[in-house]
Amino acid sequence: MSSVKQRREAISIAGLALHLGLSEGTISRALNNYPDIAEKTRKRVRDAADKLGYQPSSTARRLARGIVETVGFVLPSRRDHFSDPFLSEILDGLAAELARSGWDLLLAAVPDGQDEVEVMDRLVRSGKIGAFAVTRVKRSDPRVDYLRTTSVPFVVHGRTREHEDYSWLDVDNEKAFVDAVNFLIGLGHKNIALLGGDLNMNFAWQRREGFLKAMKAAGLKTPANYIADNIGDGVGALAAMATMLALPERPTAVVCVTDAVAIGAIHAIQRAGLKAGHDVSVVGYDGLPMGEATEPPLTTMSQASYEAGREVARMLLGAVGRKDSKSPDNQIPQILWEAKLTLRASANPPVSNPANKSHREETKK
Amino acid sequence: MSSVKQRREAISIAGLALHLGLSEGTISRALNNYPDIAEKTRKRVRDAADKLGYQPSSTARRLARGIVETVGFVLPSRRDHFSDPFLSEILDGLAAELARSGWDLLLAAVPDGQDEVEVMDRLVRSGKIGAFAVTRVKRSDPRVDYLRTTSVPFVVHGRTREHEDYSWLDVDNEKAFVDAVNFLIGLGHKNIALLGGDLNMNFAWQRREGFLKAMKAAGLKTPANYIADNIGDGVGALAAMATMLALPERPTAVVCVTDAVAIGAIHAIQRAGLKAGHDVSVVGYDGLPMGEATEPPLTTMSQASYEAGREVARMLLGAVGRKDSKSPDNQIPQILWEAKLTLRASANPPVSNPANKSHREETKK
DNA sequence: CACGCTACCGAAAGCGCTTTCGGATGTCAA
DNA sequence: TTGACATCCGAAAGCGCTTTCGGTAGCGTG
Repeated sequence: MSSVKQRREAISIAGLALHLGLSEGTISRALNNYPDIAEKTRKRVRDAADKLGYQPSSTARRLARGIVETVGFVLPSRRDHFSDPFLSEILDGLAAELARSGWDLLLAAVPDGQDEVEVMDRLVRSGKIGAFAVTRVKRSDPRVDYLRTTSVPFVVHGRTREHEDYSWLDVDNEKAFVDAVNFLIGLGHKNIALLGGDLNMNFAWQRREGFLKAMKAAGLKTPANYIADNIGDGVGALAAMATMLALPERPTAVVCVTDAVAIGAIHAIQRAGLKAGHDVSVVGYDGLPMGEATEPPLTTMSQASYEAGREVARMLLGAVGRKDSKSPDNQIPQILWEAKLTLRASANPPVSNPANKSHREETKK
Repeated sequence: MSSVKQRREAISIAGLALHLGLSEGTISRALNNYPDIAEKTRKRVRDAADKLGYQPSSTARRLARGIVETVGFVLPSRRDHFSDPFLSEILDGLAAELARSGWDLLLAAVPDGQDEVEVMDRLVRSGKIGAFAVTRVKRSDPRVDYLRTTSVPFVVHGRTREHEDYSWLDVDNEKAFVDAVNFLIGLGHKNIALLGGDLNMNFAWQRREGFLKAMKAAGLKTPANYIADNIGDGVGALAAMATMLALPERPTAVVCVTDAVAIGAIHAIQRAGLKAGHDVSVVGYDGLPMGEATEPPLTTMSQASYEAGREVARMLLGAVGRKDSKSPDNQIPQILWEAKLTLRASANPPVSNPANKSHREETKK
């Protein structure tokens, strides 16, 4: 399978030229499909090239052409880094799709004492990258602000609060949570709580908005203690959920900003001696594989990260193409995907809870 | 904070030279700390350089120097890709440490129809990378075999079956599982089962070996149906664990190849109407944050992925240094770290299980 | 047969750096 | 004052490609 040709020293274009009795220029044009090369010659060159395992030096090529087929990706700084389970999937998708066009993916971390923008700026100024992909954006994100001032093409996975003037691919988080809440309402729930995330992150904000919107549309009240924000992971969820369960009138359902949080919620419910999916329904968001292995299996909203990575790559490639072709084809592709509800067993119609019921009736009086 | 200087066109060394009335060569030598530049001049050059925001073109520099400060990392192909929760941590560590020396991290995916080795070979032949980092290796791994034939420095995170002749950083998986089993034995367990992983992966093999070794050393028998291999994730764990629980004499403890598997096991136990940490103790491996949020919290062996990434980067940098300095300093750094037991609540002394006990006694007769 | 075309290829000038080599100063001892 | 030596910098040749430009050979047309 792995047809790894020719070990030895990498052969250069000069070697090939010598070998074929042609000039370097001709070789180059032949390999790059210039029209002024005889078909016969082109074939001869091509054959020799891959017999000798010739692989042009991308460094030299870049220098000559003045373009770098590399997109930069700055890893979210480790500080506010509650690990993103999808990061590697997105990167995978990105890299895979970029590779199809001969592009590379350059990963950069943010050293202590520096910020993302500095890192990005150095990358573009040193000419290491020709485009940027950004993910996990905040509602107001300095990286995006920086990129706006630049001429470097970029695509954002997610979007900031203001997002008219750049290209992004996002999932309709708001709608996803509207759907999730409506689903629970359809099941008969009225006391629905939210375990929300870091409101600086736009996806968390959007999901919260969706939650509020759907509750309001259904004419349902949401007491303040039915909403917990800034839950970063399962551990945070544990505490927040425990608090809600201790409420005189506890929620019969809870929607969670992520699956990790949802899993924490399930365990909190269990610790309280209740049954998730029975006493309290739980809906997550992410579609983590592990959601299948919880007890009960987690009903959740899923999104396709790998595919998102690929799509972002395609948009990126399109953007640099548009930029090259000088055509001020003022297209700013913006794509909104929908998350889809994955039904499993953690969300069911509410059971009549004597405690709650009586309590509700009391409060109604 | 973000002192992003000068937007405009990136200034080149020629511009700087003009600006300062010096030759390009002098600028270059000044900035690269050649000893034959007057200290005064050097300062003048440096000041001007960062006032004008000069950033040398890394492409040109690479071409001139003939070296590429970039390590390649090919993402494990998506086929056998039960998502590695630590991948992004390792990448983060790698990138962070590399950045300290001005090195880059190039991520490559394996397109359909190609294999890892082809991708790697193209990367080295096109001169895009100067070293490789490899992770998640199989017992016998074509990537390592390929790299051995190359002159490209590389470091492996993990190790293959034969690992004398190259540089690696691994965790002592065998010892970790010996420790885990001994811990359980110390608690009083005798009926200990294993939920193992894909035996092609060396870490899974090593962990299994550790399990076997410790059981044997303690004079404990391990019936064949106490060992399940090829468990990839929580879902697989669910089924395997369920089977074991249905055994006439079910295990009182189970050690799991990963935390994901362990979490699956916990849920399987729960579905069977038993209590994890009581009826059946569970020990995982990884130290996933989510292990804190399970019910009961997961006792596990943890390893530091981010730090591992950094260490691999350091080893890599050392390797290229050694290679450059021509000194056949036949050092092949190989580092073995230990995983540490994180005690939580999922492993406790066995309870006297009437069913099991009677069963055991019966079999003894 | 001369002309103009087209088809094809070679020459050469970069791309933005690095690095060797040598030459121009300045310094000091004789 | 001269020569020997450092010290410091400029000149120039690459690194391995790309791309423009021009030139030659071959063709068909009048």
